[in-house]
Amino acid sequence: MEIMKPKDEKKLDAVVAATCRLAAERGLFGLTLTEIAKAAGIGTSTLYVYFADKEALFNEVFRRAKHEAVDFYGSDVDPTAPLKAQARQVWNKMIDHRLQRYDQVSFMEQFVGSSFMNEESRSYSARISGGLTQIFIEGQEAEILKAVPVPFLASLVVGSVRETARLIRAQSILDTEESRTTAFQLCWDGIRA
Amino acid sequence: MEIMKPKDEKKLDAVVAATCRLAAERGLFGLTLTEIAKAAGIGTSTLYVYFADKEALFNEVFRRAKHEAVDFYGSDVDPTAPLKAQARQVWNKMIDHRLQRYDQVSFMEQFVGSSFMNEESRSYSARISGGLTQIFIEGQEAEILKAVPVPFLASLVVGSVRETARLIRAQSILDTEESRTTAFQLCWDGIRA
Amino acid sequence: MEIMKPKDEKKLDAVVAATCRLAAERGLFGLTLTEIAKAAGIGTSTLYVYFADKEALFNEVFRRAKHEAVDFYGSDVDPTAPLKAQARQVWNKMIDHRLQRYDQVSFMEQFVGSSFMNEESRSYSARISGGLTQIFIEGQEAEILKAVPVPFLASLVVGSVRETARLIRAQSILDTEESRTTAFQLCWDGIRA
Amino acid sequence: MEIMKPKDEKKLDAVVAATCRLAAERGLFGLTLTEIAKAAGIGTSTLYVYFADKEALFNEVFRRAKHEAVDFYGSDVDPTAPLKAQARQVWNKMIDHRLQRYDQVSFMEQFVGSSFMNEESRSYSARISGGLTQIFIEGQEAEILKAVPVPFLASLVVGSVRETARLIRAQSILDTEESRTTAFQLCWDGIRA
DNA sequence: TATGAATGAGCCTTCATTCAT
DNA sequence: TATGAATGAAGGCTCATTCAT
Repeated sequence: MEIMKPKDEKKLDAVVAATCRLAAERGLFGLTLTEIAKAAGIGTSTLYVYFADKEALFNEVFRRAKHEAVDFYGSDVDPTAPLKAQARQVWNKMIDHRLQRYDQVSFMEQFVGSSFMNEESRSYSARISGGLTQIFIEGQEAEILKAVPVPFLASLVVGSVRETARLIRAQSILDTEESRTTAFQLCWDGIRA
Repeated sequence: MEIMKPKDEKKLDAVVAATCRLAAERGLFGLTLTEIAKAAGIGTSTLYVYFADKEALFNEVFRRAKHEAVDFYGSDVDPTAPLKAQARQVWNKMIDHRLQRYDQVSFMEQFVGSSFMNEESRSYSARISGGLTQIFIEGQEAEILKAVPVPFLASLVVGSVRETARLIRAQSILDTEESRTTAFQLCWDGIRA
Repeated sequence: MEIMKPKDEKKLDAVVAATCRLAAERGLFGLTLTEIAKAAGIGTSTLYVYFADKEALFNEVFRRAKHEAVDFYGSDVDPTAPLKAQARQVWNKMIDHRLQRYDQVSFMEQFVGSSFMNEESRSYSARISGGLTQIFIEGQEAEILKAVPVPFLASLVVGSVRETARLIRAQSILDTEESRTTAFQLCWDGIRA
Repeated sequence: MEIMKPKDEKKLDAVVAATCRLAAERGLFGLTLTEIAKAAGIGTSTLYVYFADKEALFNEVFRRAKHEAVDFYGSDVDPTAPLKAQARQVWNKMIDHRLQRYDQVSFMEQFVGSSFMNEESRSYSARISGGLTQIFIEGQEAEILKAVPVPFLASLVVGSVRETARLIRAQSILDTEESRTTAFQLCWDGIRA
C-alpha cells in the first residue's frame, strides 16, 4: 500500500528530492502536498498515483533517505589501516553525509518521532550504523578502545559528529582538514583506552 | 501583547505544562489548540484570554521553559573543587535537566528555529550556557584542557550530554552513578589536555 | 424584554451615544459589544444589565435616535409665514439634523433593513415626517404646490435633503446660506405648481 | 490575485448573483461564505478555487456589478433629441437600473465605503455617471438649465431617481408611464432655468 | 448592580483527498 | 497516466453570552 506504481522513477526522485529540500528549508510541518508537487514539477493529484497518502509519501522518502545513507557509507573503510585511521574514515564519512546530504538528514531528523512515522519506518530506523560497531568491537578486543559497553562509545562519536557538523554548517568553524583533525582527536581521545 | 491576563496562574501553568508534554509526546507541529486546551482542562477559546494567539502561546511557553532552565542551573558549581569535579557537576546538571525537564527540553528543541519563534524569543535564546564556558577558559589557562578553540570542547560536551541522556531515556543504559561516571569519563578524556 | 432596567440613565445614554458614534465611524457591522462597552466606559457584561441581547441594544438605540429626531423637528415652523418660508424652515431642519445628528442618522440608515431590526422597530419606522405632509397638503390646497400625490413631492424633498447634506459633509459644497438657498430653490421649483 | 481561476464561468456567475441577492435580502454584513456557497449550490471551500478570500470575492462582485451598470447605460441617449428628452432618457435608465438590477445596486451601495473595498475597487468606483454631466453642461450653455454648480443639479436628479425607485419598489406608487412622467417633471422643474 | 473570566457556536481559511476527464 | 477542479473535515480565531463573585 505504501508505494503504488514505481513506473516513472524520474518523477519519484523529483518528489523525494523536493520533499527533503523543502523540509530542510521550511520545516517538515506544515509542508503541503501542493508545495511538494509544485517543487517536483507535477500536479498535486499526480502524487496519488505514486503514493497512497501523505503519510506513505513521507515514509517512502524516509526509506529512500535511509537507503541513500547506507549507500553513502557503503564503500567500506580500509580494513588494513590502523584502527584509529579506520575510525577517522568512518567519522569523516558521517560528517560528509551530514553536510552533503543535509536535506535528507534534516528530513530524517524531523521525521523520526513524528506522528507520520509508521511501524515499518520505525523498525527500519533501528538497524544502521553497522560499520561503527564493528570497529568498536575490534578496538576493544585489541585493547585500543575503552572496555565499556559499546553504546557509551557510540554516543560520544555520534554526539561529536552531530555537533561538529552543526558547527561547520553554522560557519562557527571552517571545514578544513585541520578543523576535522582537531574535532576527531577530541572524540578519539574520549573513546580510546 | 504576548501574554494578556496572567490572572489565574494555575490555569496558565496547566497550559504551559500541557503544551510541553504534548510537544514531547506527539511533536510540536500539528499540535492543535484544541488538544492543548483539552489537556489543560479548559475550553479552547479560554486560551485567548491568556494568549493573543498560538504563536504568543508558544513563545510564552518557551520563555517559561528557558526561565526554568536558568533556575535549574542556578545553584552554581563549587568553585573550590578541582576543575574536573566542577565539569562533572555541570555535566551532571545538564543530564539531570534533560531527564527531569524532558518535556520542556523537547519543546525548546523543536521550537528553536521554528517559524513560531518571534524576535523576543530569539534574543532570549542567545544567552545561556554561561557556566560551561567559564570552566573551559579556566581549564585551558591551567593547561588542564586542550588548547583548542572553545567550540570544539563545547561540542563534545554538548554531544556527550545529549546522547547520554538519550541512552538513559531509551533505557539502553541505566541511570546509575557508575553509568554516569563512565559516560563522563569519555567526555572528559576527550577534552582534557 | 427589550430594555430591562433603566436605572442609570447616564450609562444608558453613554451606550447609545457610543453605539451611534462607532456605527458612524466604523460601520454598524461588526461592531462588537466589547467595543461599545469600552467606548461607553463600562464592562462588557454590564450591557446585559440594561439590554437582553445585542439585538435589543440596537433596537433601543434606534428607538432613541428616532425619538431624538422627532424632538429635533419638534419646534414647529412658523404657521404664519408664507408657505415657501415654512418649507424652507423644514428643509433647513432636515439638513441640520443630518449634519448635527450625523452619528444617529448614520446608525439609523445602516440599521434600517438590517437583520437586527425587530418588528417593533419596523413599525416604529413607518410614522415620522409629520410636519412635511402638513405643508404639502396646505400648499396643494392653496394651489402653490403641484397637484400630484404627496409621495412625489416628499420624494423630491427627501432626495434633495439627503444629497445636499451628503455634498456638505463631503465638502463638495460649503454649508453657507447661499449654498442652502441654491439647493432649496431647486427643490422648491420642483414641487411648486 | 483578486480572481484566481475563472474556469467555470457558470459557477462564478452563480456566486456573484447569489452574493448580490443575499446582500439585498439580508444585508451585506453578516453575510457568511457558507450562506453564499449554499445559495450558489457549491461547497464552501470551492469558493477558494475562484477567490483568494472573502474580500476578493466581494471586490469581484463589485467589479462585475459596476461593469454591468456601465453596460446598462451603454446605449447612448439620442443626441438629436431635445435636451429635456435626453434628460428623461437618462433619468429613465437610472430608474430602470435601480429596479432591474436592484440586487446589484443594493450590493454596491452597501459595499462602497465598507472595509472590504480594496484600492482597485475604489478607483474603479470613481468613473461613471458620464452621460449626466454632459447633459448638464450642454443645458447650462443653452441656458435651459439653472446656472448653478453642477453638483446641485446632479444632487437633485440623483435624489429624485433614488427616492422614486424606492417608492416604486415599495409599491407606494405604480411604475407607469404616467407616474414616471410626473416624478421626472418635478425633477426637471427643479433643474431647469 | 457591576464585572472579569470562561466558553460554545460559528466564521474564515487551509489542505489532504477524491472526482471527472 | 496525469491533472484541474471540487470538497469535507478540521484548525485558528472571534464574539455574544453566561457564570461567579
